[in-house]
Amino acid sequence: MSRTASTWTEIRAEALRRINTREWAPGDTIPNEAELAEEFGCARATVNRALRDLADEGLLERRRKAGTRVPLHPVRRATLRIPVIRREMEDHGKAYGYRLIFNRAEVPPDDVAARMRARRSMLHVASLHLADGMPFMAEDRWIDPTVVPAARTAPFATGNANEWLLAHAPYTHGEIAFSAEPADAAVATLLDLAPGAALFVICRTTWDGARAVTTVTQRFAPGYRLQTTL
Amino acid sequence: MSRTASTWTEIRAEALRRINTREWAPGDTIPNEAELAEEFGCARATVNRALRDLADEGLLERRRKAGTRVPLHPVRRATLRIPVIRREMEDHGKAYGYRLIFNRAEVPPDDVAARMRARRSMLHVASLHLADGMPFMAEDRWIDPTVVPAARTAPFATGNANEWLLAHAPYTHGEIAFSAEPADAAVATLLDLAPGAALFVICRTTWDGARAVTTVTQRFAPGYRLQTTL
DNA sequence: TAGTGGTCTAGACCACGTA
DNA sequence: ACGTGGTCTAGACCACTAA
Repeated sequence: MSRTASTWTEIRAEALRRINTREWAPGDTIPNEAELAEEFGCARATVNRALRDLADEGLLERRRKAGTRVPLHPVRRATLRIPVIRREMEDHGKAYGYRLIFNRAEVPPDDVAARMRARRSMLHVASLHLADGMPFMAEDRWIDPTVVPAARTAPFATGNANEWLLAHAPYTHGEIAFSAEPADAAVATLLDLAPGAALFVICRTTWDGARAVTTVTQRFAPGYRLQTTL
Repeated sequence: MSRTASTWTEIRAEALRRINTREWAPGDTIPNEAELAEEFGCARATVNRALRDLADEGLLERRRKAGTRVPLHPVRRATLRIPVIRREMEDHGKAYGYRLIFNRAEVPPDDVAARMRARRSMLHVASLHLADGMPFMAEDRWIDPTVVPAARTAPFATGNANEWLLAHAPYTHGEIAFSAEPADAAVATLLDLAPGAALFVICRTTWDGARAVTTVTQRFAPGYRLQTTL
């Protein structure tokens, strides 16, 4: 009859301990909220908060009527902070630099048109991002000017397109993908690498409702790592 | 005096709309919970739930006494589902295959010892994962047998080490990093690629309290993408 | 249809951090 | 010192879904 735990973080910690020690083993259905609330001497809402948090991380599976179970094959989830290049660099004490390569209107190739689900003429902006003066990342971006009219006259020559868009073109949702790819001749020249060098690639498309705002491919020079905790 | 919104998801949607339309502009402090609760005709806890959710995604910044603000430079967060290779493959309708390359005890090199913060002899397990019979990912794993004694006699010859560990060695937390790297001669042979091919690399270390359970480097053949939504 | 989690309420007290 | 978000409560009703 311990009158101990009562905050939701304490209850979460205790539940995590039971999962890790297999007191609640994979496949088990754990006691329901009402029972746990009584055990811990707290309100059901407090138990709910704790268990919901674990479920958000994939450590529990909850279904009405069926109850709460410890999954047999937990699919751990990690939260990734999508880097804002300049800030990431400045946090590492490096000087950020930016250079526009070109900024023109043209009809996108098939793959880009498919990603944005639109085939009209777009703004095509290529740029190079530098760390302490060294080429660091090459960015290839397409912007739909019918969604962001102001982009036609945006000062991409002096400021990075990502930051301009963040400030002028909010989005509702997006997709992001990570992959690896060899440097082609053009990118290798930009990043001052041998052709074929292994690049880390982030490809992102953002939407304002049903319309694509922008799609961007960022190719990072070797050495770049994206990290997080589990 | 709209008596409309009342669920926390509706309130979150409305708040998101105000952020996107800049009715609440970057840098602004938004009304406090009590005021919003009155506006929406709901309890303060309901507003709290909605705003907390947006803050978890990085779309709002909340501080006691200071209130809730729309960040000037939102750092969007994305949740990434860490793939379980076999399941990911089977979801794509491909046959999963596994082959053990070697399984031996040895003292880890410096970089591994540093990652695990331990220098004793470890189990070193290398394996190859196949999709429809084609080499797909090469895995290089180190396991601390003092943390997971049963690993010494685990059947890594027939079953993939990741799944065995998930079932037998729970962890409390971990680190994961994504990068790109060229294939060295050994990995190129394993994956049936030309040396230097651009590989997507996932490097993960998991801990049980203060002790490292395992560290693993997974190198994926070209074509692999890790995706999520924003 | 009945049991379980999901949510909401109205009120309370607390912790933090700004002023 | 005091305003704001963070959390907890006790109770209620609802939504989903397994049996």
